[in-house]
Amino acid sequence: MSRRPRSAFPSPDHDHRGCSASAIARAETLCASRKLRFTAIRRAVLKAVWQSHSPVGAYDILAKLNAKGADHAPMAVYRALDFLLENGFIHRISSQNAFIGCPHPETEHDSQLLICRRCGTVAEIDSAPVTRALKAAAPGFAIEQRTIEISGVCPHCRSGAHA
Amino acid sequence: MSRRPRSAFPSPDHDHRGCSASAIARAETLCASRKLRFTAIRRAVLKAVWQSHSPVGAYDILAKLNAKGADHAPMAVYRALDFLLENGFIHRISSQNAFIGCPHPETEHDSQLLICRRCGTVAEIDSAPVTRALKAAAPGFAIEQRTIEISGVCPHCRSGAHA
DNA sequence: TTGGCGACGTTATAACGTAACATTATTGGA
DNA sequence: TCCAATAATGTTACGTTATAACGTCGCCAA
Ligand SMILES: [Zn+2]
Ligand SMILES: [Zn+2]
Ligand SMILES: [Zn+2]
Ligand SMILES: [Zn+2]
Repeated sequence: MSRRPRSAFPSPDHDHRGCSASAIARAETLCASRKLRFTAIRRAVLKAVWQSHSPVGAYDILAKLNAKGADHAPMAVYRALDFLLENGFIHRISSQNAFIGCPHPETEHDSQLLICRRCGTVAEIDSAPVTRALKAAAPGFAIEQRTIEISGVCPHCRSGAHA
Repeated sequence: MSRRPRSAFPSPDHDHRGCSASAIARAETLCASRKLRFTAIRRAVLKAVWQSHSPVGAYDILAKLNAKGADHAPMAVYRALDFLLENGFIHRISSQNAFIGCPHPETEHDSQLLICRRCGTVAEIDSAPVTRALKAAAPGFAIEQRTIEISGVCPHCRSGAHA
């Protein structure tokens, strides 16, 4: 059994290298078990997405890759993003034309994204009550996909450092 | 007292000219009472958005305007859209880079958009339970804006005409 | 009547995303 | 092993969505 985190928001001063490294390690494992090819560019794009807990744009990723000496075209990045999206390793944030790493790609799940407008941090939650309420609010409508992106101010930004 | 509609989805064969005309008339009235300038291009863009209950893209609007002899640049359309968004006459559908008319701009409200992938019709609902569930699911997070876009198949497309 | 301001025009460009086709890599079977 | 099928990537070109910057026009109020 895993402990439930007090908040879905990572602390601003947590050691993020762990997040990134573990996300990539898990993707590696998952791809192996699912017979998916976790190629170099897919790994590099996933790593770029996980550079922080903030949304990252496709061209930011492209710039990051090419800054390291590569010379990729946008297509290469978009293809890798498509792979990562289809297999649940990342989520798209439509309201920002950007992408964020999924913290638990092992299982299919709904997600509601909480986006802090101050620090940019995104927290992913999966609230069954929200899903139920939506279903109840749309009688007769066969729900297939949900885009739920909530902007506001995260607990860390509310309590501390209101510079 | 107004009757509660059985469904938020307009019937496929309703008389839509009424929707469009009444939306524009209400915008006119509201702008007057709020001392907002409902200029010709703003009216034309609102009318283009209300051409149907499906999302309309900015460049579709531009094309529609220019097809009638005008010669507007994209900026003109985006500025009108900004005005209409800020004043609640339309909503943005982020997941489709498009816009939809708001059926009740008189009052501020939350909205959850139900989008039929078959016929393209969008229904706007405002479910208090959904809003409450979201708030409860994000303790400590100060919600400011919600982007809730649900795709699926609407009641009309489910029941009839599965050609 | 004129100054301030909001709206609009105009030009250019940034930012985001995809089509189409060639080439290379991987894999599994003959 | 070698081949054929398939998956992934490279490459070029283009389509779509959105904004920056600055000039002009017109309204209204001091
Ligand atoms: Zn982290
Ligand atoms: Zn924050
Ligand atoms: Zn209608
Ligand atoms: Zn429908």
